[in-house]
Amino acid sequence: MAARVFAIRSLAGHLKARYSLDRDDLDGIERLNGTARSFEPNQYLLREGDRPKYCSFLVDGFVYRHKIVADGGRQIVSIHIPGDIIDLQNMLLQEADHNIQALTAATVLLFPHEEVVALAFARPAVGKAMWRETLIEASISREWIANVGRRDARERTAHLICELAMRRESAGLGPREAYELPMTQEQLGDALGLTAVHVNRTLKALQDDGLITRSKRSVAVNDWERLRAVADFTTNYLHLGQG
Amino acid sequence: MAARVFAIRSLAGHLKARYSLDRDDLDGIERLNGTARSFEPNQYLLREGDRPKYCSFLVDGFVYRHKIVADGGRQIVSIHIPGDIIDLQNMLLQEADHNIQALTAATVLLFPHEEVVALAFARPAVGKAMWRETLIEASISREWIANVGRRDARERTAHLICELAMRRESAGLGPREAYELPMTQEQLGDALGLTAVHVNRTLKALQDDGLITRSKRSVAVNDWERLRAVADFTTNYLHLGQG
DNA sequence: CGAATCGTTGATTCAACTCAACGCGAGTGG
DNA sequence: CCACTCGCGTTGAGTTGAATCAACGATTCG
Repeated sequence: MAARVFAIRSLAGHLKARYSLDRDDLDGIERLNGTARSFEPNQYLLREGDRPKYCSFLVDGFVYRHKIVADGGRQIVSIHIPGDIIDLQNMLLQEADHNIQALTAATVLLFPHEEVVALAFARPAVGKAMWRETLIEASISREWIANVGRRDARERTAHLICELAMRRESAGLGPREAYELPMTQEQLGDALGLTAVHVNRTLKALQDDGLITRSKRSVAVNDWERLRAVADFTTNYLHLGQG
Repeated sequence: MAARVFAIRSLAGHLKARYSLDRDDLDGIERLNGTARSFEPNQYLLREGDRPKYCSFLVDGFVYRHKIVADGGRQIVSIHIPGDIIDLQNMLLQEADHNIQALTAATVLLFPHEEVVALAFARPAVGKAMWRETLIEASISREWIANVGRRDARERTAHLICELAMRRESAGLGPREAYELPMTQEQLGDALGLTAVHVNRTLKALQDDGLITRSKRSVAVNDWERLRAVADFTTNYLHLGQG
């Protein structure tokens, strides 16, 4: 029943909001052969070992990428929100090194790799924008390494809540004070390197301390500044400024 | 006294070995205004918050990148060996989100960002090569998230040893069976999300099991296949194939 | 209504941390 | 040349944060 966040209209529209692109740049993007595709919750967009031919622009819904380790454990390595270009990471590589899976029902626009690469080099402003997007994603990965490697469960969980809040707000998807977070505690654990049980206790502790309110699949941040402080969260690694 | 691995000659030479570049591509690279610079062990190449103007090609020595968290803890987010282009990650971003520090004495070639970007779009083959290098680094970051998030100390430590062995071998720096690893146990801990004490015990256990031999600042892999299995290590995420 | 999935809670265990001490080799300076 | 320091590695004892195991509620859905 939860209201769906409004769909991001187009790749061109989204890039335009963050980068200075001229008419020809935008035309080039709009001329790409994008095909819409929908995925059910938990459906795979891509599996490790696949050789992807498309990169996808997430229009609606949540998607995440993950790796499986030897004992069957799973680590979520990124979470994507509408407006993210999901698969630039695989564009110049042959074989996917991770899985991409829909968290909720999701709609994406698929663009053929060759076309995207051709455009990137025909229109350098577009190329720089896309390259920059991949670098920001890499920066977020580095922050996740630090998060999982050097912060305890409380800090770590708070950090993820802050990050998603900020990224959503910055993408124009709504205020950071309250948002839909349609992840199970199991999935949160897989993102945070914790067990579902411990996520449960950690969320409860954050709630008892008045920092957040969690109901069903949404989070309300009751005290942003204190949560930020607990999380050791800063926005610098998100590189929100104009590219 | 340990023998220094031979220096990588040039950026052009290094890229040529991995990508098909034509004469003009290579000329373009060689015409870049690279200036050599040396760093002492522990010296900073870049600090979080800096606005870097150069990207650097690591000619000789080891370099690592790290982040500091609230309690002063440090997380190393990547380790670089000769042949790596260290700072492509910051090229299109304004402000560095992490620190870069020399592990050993190191020599780098500095190239101005604008020149590198200009070349990337003037010579798409070069641009693709560089972009791809950044994507591979991002892939390694994802593996590190999984390593720190979902593997125990033994697997984690073994994994790092395998990764560095493989990357060195692939860069033509010597066989994976034995190599210099000039990191203190403190630094290894910061890379693995462990304490120095626990790294010590973990290395000892790996050694007692006959998997590795560690002396001073070098590692010998006594049984690659068993170490690989312990580490849950595969090479797929390194994308070693021809770009 | 029953089944399945997800969240909650308690009891117990264990991997990794902390604290502390000591060893050792490489400089360094008297 | 020896004594000293300093950084790093090693080892032991005790603590703790998170995992594990297990059971039970709550909600959704066919």
